[in-house]
Amino acid sequence: MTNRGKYYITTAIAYTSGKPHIGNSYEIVLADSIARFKRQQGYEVFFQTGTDEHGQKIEQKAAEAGITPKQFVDNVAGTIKGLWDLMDTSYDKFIRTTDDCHEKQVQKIFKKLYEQGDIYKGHYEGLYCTPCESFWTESQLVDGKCPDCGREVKPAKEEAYFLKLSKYADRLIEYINTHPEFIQPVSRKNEMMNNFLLPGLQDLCVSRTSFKWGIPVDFDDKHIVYVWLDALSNYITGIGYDCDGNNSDLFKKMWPADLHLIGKDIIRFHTIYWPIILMALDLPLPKQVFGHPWLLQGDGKMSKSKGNVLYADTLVDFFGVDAVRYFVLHEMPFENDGVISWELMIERFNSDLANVLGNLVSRTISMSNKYFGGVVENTGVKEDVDDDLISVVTAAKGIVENKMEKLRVADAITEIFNVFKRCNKYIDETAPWVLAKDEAKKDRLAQVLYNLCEGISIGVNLLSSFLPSTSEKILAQLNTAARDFDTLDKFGEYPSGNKVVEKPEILFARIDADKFMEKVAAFEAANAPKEEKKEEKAEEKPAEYITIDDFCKVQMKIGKILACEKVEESSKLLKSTVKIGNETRTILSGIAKYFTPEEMVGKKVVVVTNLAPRKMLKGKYTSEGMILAAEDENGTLSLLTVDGNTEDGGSVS
RNA sequence: CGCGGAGUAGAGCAGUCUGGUAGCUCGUCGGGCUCAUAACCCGAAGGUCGUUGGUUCAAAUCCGGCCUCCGCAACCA
Repeated sequence: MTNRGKYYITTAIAYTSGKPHIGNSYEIVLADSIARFKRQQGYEVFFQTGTDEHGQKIEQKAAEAGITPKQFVDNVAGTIKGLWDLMDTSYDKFIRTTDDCHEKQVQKIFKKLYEQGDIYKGHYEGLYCTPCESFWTESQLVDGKCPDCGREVKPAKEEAYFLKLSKYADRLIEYINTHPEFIQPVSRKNEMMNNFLLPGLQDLCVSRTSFKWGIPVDFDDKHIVYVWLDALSNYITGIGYDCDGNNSDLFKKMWPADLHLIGKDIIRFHTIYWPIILMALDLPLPKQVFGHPWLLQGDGKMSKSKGNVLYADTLVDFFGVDAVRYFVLHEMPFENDGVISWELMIERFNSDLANVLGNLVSRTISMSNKYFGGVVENTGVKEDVDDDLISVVTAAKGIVENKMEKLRVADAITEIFNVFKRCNKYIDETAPWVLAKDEAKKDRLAQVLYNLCEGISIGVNLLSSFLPSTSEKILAQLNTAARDFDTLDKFGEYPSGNKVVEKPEILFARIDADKFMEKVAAFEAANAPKEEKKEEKAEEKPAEYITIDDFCKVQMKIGKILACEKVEESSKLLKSTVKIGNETRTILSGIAKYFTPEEMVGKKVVVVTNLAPRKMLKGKYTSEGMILAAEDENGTLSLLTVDGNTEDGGSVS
């Protein structure tokens, strides 16, 4: 195998605030396919992934769960690593930002940049809420007050450290202009240039004092290192960067990274802040940053409470690992967002995996057994029809390499499947069952089957980066081993006289869509409430009983809805005029998605009447109460109403 | 005018940077075949490329206005 040098690829590190859904999981599968493919081509690959574990959000979530932040992130990091392993990803290193050596290096980096003047101490200005210890911007305020507690905020300054971006901006612009391959896809490059670089960069705030869960600044322990300097550094600390100059051999070999694979939402950090940090550290810049689009859930109604958020492990239970990998990679869009849904998965599963690939293997192996007792022989009886098959099969390697070079993973897979489709066509062209009826054509029949086994072998070898275990299984059925990549454009390497397995194993059993969706529905019904209960339990403080007095504080009355209309400025709010005895009130409710204004009018509902009036939508409306409604696990909402003839104004207790 | 993305066949997408006969997969319909997982192969129908102006010999593609949809944000008392 040709040695082509090193290849260092990374994914973004996953934030440990919760379990990643399928949209998050596909980045690692994508990276894995690229890593495996590069290895197969003969690169010495280092593939790093991991978790980003600091920050205020994690501190809060841990507090809610009543555990330490470290315990919290240990749990989630375990879940994430488990998912990555489940997806059969071949990462070489799983870094956590709470790893000792990472934390130490980040502290050193911070100090070094401070000492050389790239980080300076300044002030962060904003509106401060003292009880909440939080800064807010003008636009975050609700009604001019703290959005958390509703109290007054005052303008305040807080000490903070800043990274000088302007100093390196020109160099970065120059670099981006002279390295057109640096930001991929190209459309993102223009976005960065026009929106951030050319208008001029503001210095980046790189420390916080408002929370504690982070890496302390070692020479000023009031401060902790804020997320980007911490998280981005993983790409160098993970392979043994040492700020004092004692870099590991791995670092010397692997840096600069060949590819940072990230979501399109964090391109700015990877193409502006990260390169500038590297320049300040006097390190070379990564060769390429690819901001992939997102995989969205097809049915826009996805929500946690409905239990229809798709997770990788759920999908694996239903389809198997390789099918999920196939789907995610095949739908992997290059520029625009892609869609995932049960229906689309079933479609791909049946038409590509079961029909085209699985069935091809199955029919080829059965025929070999039926006509030759499983022995496949290269008899050399060629015919013209073979030429096109051979040329399609042998050209595939080059085409796939070309697509992969451009990170067109979905297209590469399509090319591989074209090989299998060509094989299916070849069976029709040669009609082995006709040849089998003529004893004189036995050698030709053998050759046809040989050509098929060879075509499948080559296709499956190319497929191994994307569907590793399927590839392995098919090779086992053909009783042959994975082949040197460099030979995949040569036809005829499959060993003549080889004996394939007697009975082909069904690799992908066709799915009956209707029955399958029934199972899915059952699964969702069974899971939605369970998960919800768990969450609620976790959030409930132990033994939080209220007294009857507490209960009596809540005043509820029956109200009759006289009029109701949509609130123009909001997609969720309905504005109702409610008659409660001899007063009428205006109440806004976030139920526009569930009820039309017409449905509301005339209903007798339960209203909380002593809730403090609340200004909404920047003070334009005031809501004077709350209409009670019940929601079940399907997300269906119904209003609480009365059973008898109680007149409006009647009180509820 | 809060930010961003998108409108191409029934569905999911490519093509847009760099203008030149509108393409792929699935589905549908018709035919062929029987080795195979009711699978495979061939053929057909189906699109004024959201709308409207402009540039051009020529626009899905470049430029302007408008409409619609989707994320995020706001907001759900």
